[in-house]
Formats: sequence, structure tokens, C-alpha cells
Amino acid sequence: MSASDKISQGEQVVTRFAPSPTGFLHIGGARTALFNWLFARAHGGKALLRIEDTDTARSTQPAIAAIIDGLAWMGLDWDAPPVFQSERAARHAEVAHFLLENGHAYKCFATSDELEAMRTEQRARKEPMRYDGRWRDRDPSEAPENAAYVIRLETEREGSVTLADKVQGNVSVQNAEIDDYVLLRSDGTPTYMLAVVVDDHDMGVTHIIRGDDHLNNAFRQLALIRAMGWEEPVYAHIPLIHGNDGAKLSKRHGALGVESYRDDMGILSDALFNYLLRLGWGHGDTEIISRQAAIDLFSLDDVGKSPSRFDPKKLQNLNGIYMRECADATLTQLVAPRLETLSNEFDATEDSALLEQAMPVLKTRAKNLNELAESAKFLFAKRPLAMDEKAASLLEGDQRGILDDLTGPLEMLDDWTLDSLEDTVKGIADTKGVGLGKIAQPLRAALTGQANSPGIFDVLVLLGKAETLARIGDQTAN
RNA sequence: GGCCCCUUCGUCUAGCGGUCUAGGACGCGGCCCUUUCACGGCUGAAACACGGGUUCGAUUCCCGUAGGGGUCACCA
Repeated sequence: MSASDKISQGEQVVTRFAPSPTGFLHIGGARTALFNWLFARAHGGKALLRIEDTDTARSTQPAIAAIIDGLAWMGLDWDAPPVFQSERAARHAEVAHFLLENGHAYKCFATSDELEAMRTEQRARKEPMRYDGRWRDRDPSEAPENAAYVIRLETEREGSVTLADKVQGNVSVQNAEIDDYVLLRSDGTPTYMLAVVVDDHDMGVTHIIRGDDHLNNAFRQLALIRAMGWEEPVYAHIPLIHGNDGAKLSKRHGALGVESYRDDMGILSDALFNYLLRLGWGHGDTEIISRQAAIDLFSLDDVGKSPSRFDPKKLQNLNGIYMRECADATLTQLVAPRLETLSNEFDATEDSALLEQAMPVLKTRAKNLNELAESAKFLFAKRPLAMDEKAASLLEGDQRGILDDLTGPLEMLDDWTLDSLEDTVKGIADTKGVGLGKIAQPLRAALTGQANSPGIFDVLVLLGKAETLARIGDQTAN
């Protein structure tokens, strides 16, 4: 943490992540959650979760589950049960009416059609589109009998506000730019603008870290906070993550939920954590950062102001690094289910021991769990092996004959270890006067059905004497 | 269109007036290691958007221009 992140003594940091459950937890949301969590952890504060489900038409239960699940997978935990915004509607309405009674808000009887017409006119005259305050000074008695109304906040018209944003710096806006926005809809339900402010206040949120698509909202929310006389939180609007074309990440960029990185792409949680952390935030030249180091190092001061593009290649690279560092037993557990769906020749309960044994030589060659599963398949393949194209070509003509020369010496070998296997095979190469490659490649093909595999002696050891000889036999017999 | 924000290699970034012939990472090329593929090591190409200031001196400060982004609902 750095000096300017410090908050006054005795005051606890409270952050919050507040997704609206209209879809999965996408990469941008995950990073926002990450930064909130990190900031709270770095300051020994609390990280809170709030589900903004006031849009009942678009909010779904599966989306809520997906978000909570995704967050948990990322290793982000929360210091209180999630708050559901929809359950707090009464409190929101209470605040709106309080404002109404205190002269900070007023009833607006304008109909949707009327407002739409207003906007059309504004557009035609190339004026900014905003509520013109037509009911600001009118008496409610002028409204038609029993007409529906909304409650609008009465905002300042003169002067300007400046927001001391921790990431964006000082940002000023003319008060005239902020119109009298709706607090309470005509059906009595709160708008987002009302709900966030009330909830953040009631939850004791001290630091609001969110995407900078909310920067403009901050000014409107500030007006409400001031009308209520509440303490203003510290804001930090972090830049958005963009797709490859530079535009805000969306479905058309294949913006996926985190569970898709986990399930479909075989990405490790630690890798995604590290990747997302380094997107828009940096600490010198450090690239590989553990969770604990992230907590120690994280500061809002180091968050950049410009949007960053998502780079799948770099994620893959990081994932490869984390896989190599991952414990073999853990990797085995993660890969086994994938292998089972990939191949019906693999049985997790019977074959996991061998899989784990092979892990050290397998994991250096894969960038994700899918590749890892794919590379392990040959170990469990049932004889006779299917040859892929390259493997088949390695066994053409006299190349196959070389296998015959292997059978005898290998059968004689009792000490089936890396070293003696290497001695034996190299010895054969010497006596035949050929390079090791001339033997190793056909042998690899016979043993794995592929042209690529871990080191040939590793393969020999992993397969064991009986299986090795049998697989060679399959190829020499015909 | 109004308002707000942003601008260092293709990408993520370091840089917070002289250390910059601009550093690291991913990706890309080459070499080595390995008679496979990876890993690893070495190495190469690759950027301060442009124009004005301020200053003895600007990548770093200020102002424009251009480009990009965000936002303008009884959606969140």
C-alpha cells in the first residue's frame, strides 16, 4: 500500500462488489471484484458483495449462482452474506420520500410519451438530451386527477462539482449537466441511482471501486449523498477492459463468463487471478504475482487510467507457468474428469496413479488443462494403438524394422529404469551405426501413436516393460 | 451531437524533467539445449500519436489537433 491509499486512523475500509445478475460473471466484472477484494485485504478492511437485482425482468437465479460460483473459484471471499438489493426496496422508497418532504426532491407527472417527445425535440435542435425540469417548480395540484408520478431529485443548477477520484484524478462537471433524475418510479420502485447510494451508505462502504462507465453516475450520486447529508465515499473508477478491436468488451468479442475459462478453456484460477491483476495495474517489472504478494503490493495508485485490451495469448502463457508450478496431485484431480470425457479408455479410479506419475513430464508441454488431458491420452490407450498421420509415416518401410532390433535387448532388460533404458537403446543405436533419432522416432510412434510425446525414455518407464513390449509387438507383427 | 476520460513496441506495461542510444512480459524471428514436442537459456525486429509552448533540458508539465473510449432512460 502507498501513502495516499491510507485512510484516517481507526476508520475501517469497506469495499463492495455489486454486480447485476443479468448474465454470467464476465472478465471485466471479475477484475472489478478482484480490485475491490484486494484493496480491502490490503487494508485489513471488509469486502462486501451486493447483488443488484432490482431489474426483475432481467435478473435470474442462475445468473446469481454463476456469479457467486465464479467469485468463489477466483478465490475471492466476502466478509458478510451477500446483500440482495431487491429486498431493500422499502428502505429506498423511504429515502426518496424523506427527500421529498425535505424539499430536495419533487413529484414529476410527465408521461413517458411526453418525455420521449421532449427528447426528440432536443435531438432535432442538437441540444443535450436531459430532463428539462418541467415539474420542478409546478405545484402537484396542477396535475390531472390521480395521475401517476415519479419522484425526481432536485439538483443544483449553478456551479460545478469536482470529484477527487483515486484513479481518474480530479474530474469536474458543471452542475447544469446533471438533470433532475428519477429516484422513485411511478410504480414506487427505486431506480438504480437511488438504490446504490442508499445501499452503499447503509452498508458503510468507504471506497467505491468500479468500472469507469460509472464515472458520470458518480456526479449524480454525489448530489443525492449531499442532499441526504451523508458522508461521501472515496471513488476509484477503473478503466474498462476492451476487446481486440478496442471497444468495450461485450458478447461480440466472445466475452465469456469466468466459468468458461475454467471449464471450456482449462484455465487455472491462479493464472486468471494473476492475469486480471496485471491488466490495468502494474508493479515495476513483476509479472508473476501470488495471491499474497498481490495483497501486499496492491495500490490504487498503480492502476492505470487507460483501458486495456484482453490478450488470450498472454493468459495462456501465464496458465502454462502456473500449471508447471502446480502440485501433481492437484493437476491430476483437475485433468482426470477431462480425460474421462476425452477417452473412454481412461478410468479415473484405476488410472489416476499413473496419470499423477506422468504429470511432471506432461505438464511442461501444455498451456491449459485440455492440452494436458490430450497429451496424457496415449498412456491409457488400449492396444492396438491408432496411429495418427505423422506416426504412421514414421513407421513406413524399413523404419519399422528397427523395432525388431529393440525387442530382444528390451526383453532381456530387468532394470527398467531411465538410466539403464537409455544405455540399452543408445547401445543399440551405436551397434547399428544409426543416430538415436532413427530409433527413437519409430519407437515413439509405436508406443504413443504420435510423433510428439514426452522424452522417449520417460515414455518407456511410464508404460512399463510389459506394455512397452506389447505395443512394439503390435507394430512388428504385421 | 453534448459532457467526461484516455493516448509508450501488435498487446500488457515500466518510466513520475536530465539515469532513455526508452526497460520488462506476451506474441513473432534466429541460435543453443533436446536426434520428437515442449520447458529452459541467449539473441533480434518492434513504441514515446501530431503540433505548439514552459524549461538550460521534455516520454515525463501546459495548451491545441487528431484518434480512441465512456456516458447521456421510470436499465443497471
